[in-house]
Amino acid sequence: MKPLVFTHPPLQVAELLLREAFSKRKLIVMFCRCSVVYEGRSATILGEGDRLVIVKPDGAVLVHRPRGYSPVNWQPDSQLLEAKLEGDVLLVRSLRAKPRELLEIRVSRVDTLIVAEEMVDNAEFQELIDEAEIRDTLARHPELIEPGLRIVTVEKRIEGRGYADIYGVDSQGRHVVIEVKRVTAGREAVEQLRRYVDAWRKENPQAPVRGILVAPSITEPAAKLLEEYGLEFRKLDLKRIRKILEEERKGKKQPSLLSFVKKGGSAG
Amino acid sequence: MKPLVFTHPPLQVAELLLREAFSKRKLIVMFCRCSVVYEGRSATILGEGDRLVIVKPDGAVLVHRPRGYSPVNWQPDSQLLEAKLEGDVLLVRSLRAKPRELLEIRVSRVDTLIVAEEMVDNAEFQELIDEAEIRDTLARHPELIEPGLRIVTVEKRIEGRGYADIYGVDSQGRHVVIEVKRVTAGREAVEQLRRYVDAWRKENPQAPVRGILVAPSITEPAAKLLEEYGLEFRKLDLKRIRKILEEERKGKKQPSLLSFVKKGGSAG
DNA sequence: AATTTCATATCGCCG
DNA sequence: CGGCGATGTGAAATT
Repeated sequence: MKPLVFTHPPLQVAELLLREAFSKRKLIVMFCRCSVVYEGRSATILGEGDRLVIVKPDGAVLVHRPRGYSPVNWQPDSQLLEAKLEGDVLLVRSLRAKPRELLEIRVSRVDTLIVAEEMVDNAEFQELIDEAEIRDTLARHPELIEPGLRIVTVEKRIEGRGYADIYGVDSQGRHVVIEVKRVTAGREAVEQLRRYVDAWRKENPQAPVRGILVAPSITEPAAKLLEEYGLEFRKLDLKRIRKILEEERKGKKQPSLLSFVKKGGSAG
Repeated sequence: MKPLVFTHPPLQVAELLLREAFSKRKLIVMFCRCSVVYEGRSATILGEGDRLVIVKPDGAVLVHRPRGYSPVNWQPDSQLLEAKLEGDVLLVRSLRAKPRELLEIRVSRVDTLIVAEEMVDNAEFQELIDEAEIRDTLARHPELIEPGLRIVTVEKRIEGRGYADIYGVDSQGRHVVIEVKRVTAGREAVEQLRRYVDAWRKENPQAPVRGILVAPSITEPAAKLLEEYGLEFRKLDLKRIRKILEEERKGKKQPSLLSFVKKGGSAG
């Protein structure tokens, strides 16, 4: 990768560089003074200031202020990218089709313009533990939820209501709908579970059904709501899940995290 | 703003530059080849590739791949920033205290390192329309929801159940609970409204109450659910809201969007 | 500090 | 493409 760096280019030069870079789909980083207008799902205006502007090969645009994680303005991707000199301002316009969103950056001064030539990045990104993995591990080890639980379906689609994480039958033959949360469960998780249990009841009016919310913890208001709805909470032991996953992975002889990183592993 | 640019600095030089920049709280942009490990709320690994790394004065860290809006790894802010040469790898470590999260970037090659000196950005960011604004506009113009509707409360707190956006009385004296959504309403919005209506019924068992969901559109399954619950949908005309807001603002002689931008307006 | 809610959420999956 | 749910969601407001 050899980024080309231009220091204090006149706006006319920047205009040409941006146009070239847009058409060749290069990644651009620009330190500049600018104001921004956004019009689309919302509408915002931002007065002049020093900003870090990033344009990616796929048309993603980010305008960053000096602080914070979030860009102040952005475009997740865009179909049209323009650079046009208008008097003493370089207008950078990004248009997204669906939803229709327009981002206009008015650049009054470019401090540094960097055009990255060929970024090579084919590495695999691995999420070592996410909700799907927790859910599948619980399904493989239902005794972690309660003894005698038999799993019937994982990620069960409930007509017109969404998806229940796990669906099974308990030791007494009662049906069980299970909602799994990776983090502290709030009121919304309770509502979600209730929705699934309600839907199940509607389709099976006679049969008894239990609803279990499985999470590392639950907020106090959510616990109250859960009780009100006659649903149950089971604490999720994340460490236990991680341990099981680790052992299962070891069994598969997959490289450990450390060896992977030290070798600078990549794939794709 | 005068960003300092270093091209292909040896890792030893980059180490010193980063340390200096971290301690002086400068904004840093680095094109480099690196791998990343994150450990905290989750755990992730990312193999080697060309990346764009940003470190902001407040300790925010962003690792961007060549595509997409979202950074592949990040730190919203961090309390500790380190750069340490370890053999042929420059280890950049970012630690966040609460929640405890560690981000480690292993840099094997620095292509370009930019240290921004003094970014001046005091401009005001204006959100011209958000949900609160829509809700308040509807409350000022209840006829947009239905004729004869009288507003009693805006943003009414419903004990242990969150907030109903608007609460009022219709032309026939029936109580009305209104939930406003800025975007397409899904099942969740329906459940939210139902929760508010249920809570209201519980406190007023006799009195009849209606529930109205106001949104630009509604998903088909959500519409079914709404009907099932005996609730109502009213289409929200966002353009109309914007127009009203614009006129009201004009009345207050606030500068228009265009004039604001042309003048390069700023504040703060 | 804990909890809730909003966001131009973004993103990926599945029908 | 629409609907749905997870996200290391982030960030603000409120209790």
